[in-house]
Amino acid sequence: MRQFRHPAPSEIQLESVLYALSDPMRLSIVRQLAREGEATCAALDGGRPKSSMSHHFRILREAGIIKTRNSGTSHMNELRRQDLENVFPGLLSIVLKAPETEVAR
Amino acid sequence: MRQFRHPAPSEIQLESVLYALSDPMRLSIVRQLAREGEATCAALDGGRPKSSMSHHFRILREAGIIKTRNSGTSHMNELRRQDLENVFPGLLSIVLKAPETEVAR
DNA sequence: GCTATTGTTCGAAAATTATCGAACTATCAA
DNA sequence: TTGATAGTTCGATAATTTTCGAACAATAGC
Repeated sequence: MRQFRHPAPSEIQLESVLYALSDPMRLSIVRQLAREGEATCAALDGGRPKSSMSHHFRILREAGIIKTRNSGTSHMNELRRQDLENVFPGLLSIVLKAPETEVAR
Repeated sequence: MRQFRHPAPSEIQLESVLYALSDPMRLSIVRQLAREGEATCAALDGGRPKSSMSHHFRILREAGIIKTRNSGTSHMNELRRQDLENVFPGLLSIVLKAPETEVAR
């Protein structure tokens, strides 16, 4: 498909990161990526239409939390662990450590 | 006035905390409370009408981030540092450490 | 070329949140 | 009791987000 906008580390804003992580579905995506390293959008299916999922990926991407690259016809996503660690040290691991709450379906 | 609802530590949800902190005005309140220990609502004036500020205090209070108590005719607010530390260790200090961005007025 | 697969984008509708003025409540002080 | 102060609540409007279907774009394989 085409290239995505990924903010540079210096452009990553705390507010945007916190906001992106404050949604259960997006948090669920982040946790899954943390467990599995990387995954396509389809593999991260949240039981919702593709357009809805795409919206959430975009929020995460534009906040600087995930990196998306093309891989054939699909998109491979991974956490920007190092970038986040550099900008907000410890934040991601705290969020991942917090007990997971049910995600509504 | 009257008593406020403050969630017990076990009721504090990550999503709500992150959401509450994702707003510039609320983040500014939290930072100020961190610096000054405690403050009345008036002292935390964000240059907006009282009803708007009251709304933000409520979001912070119901997320479990601040504790509000009556003090004469005013309300004294303080961070629930220890409770937050117990529930999401490290989170608050990371947020406070992050460089402050302008709050629009 | 055609077809299937994977996601994005668009547009509209629904839901949530923010904003503010006005009315209200509670406390203190004179 | 009157007045002043501090902040909440209500109600309405505005702004932002979310949600989803439908149309679209890009790649892969036949």
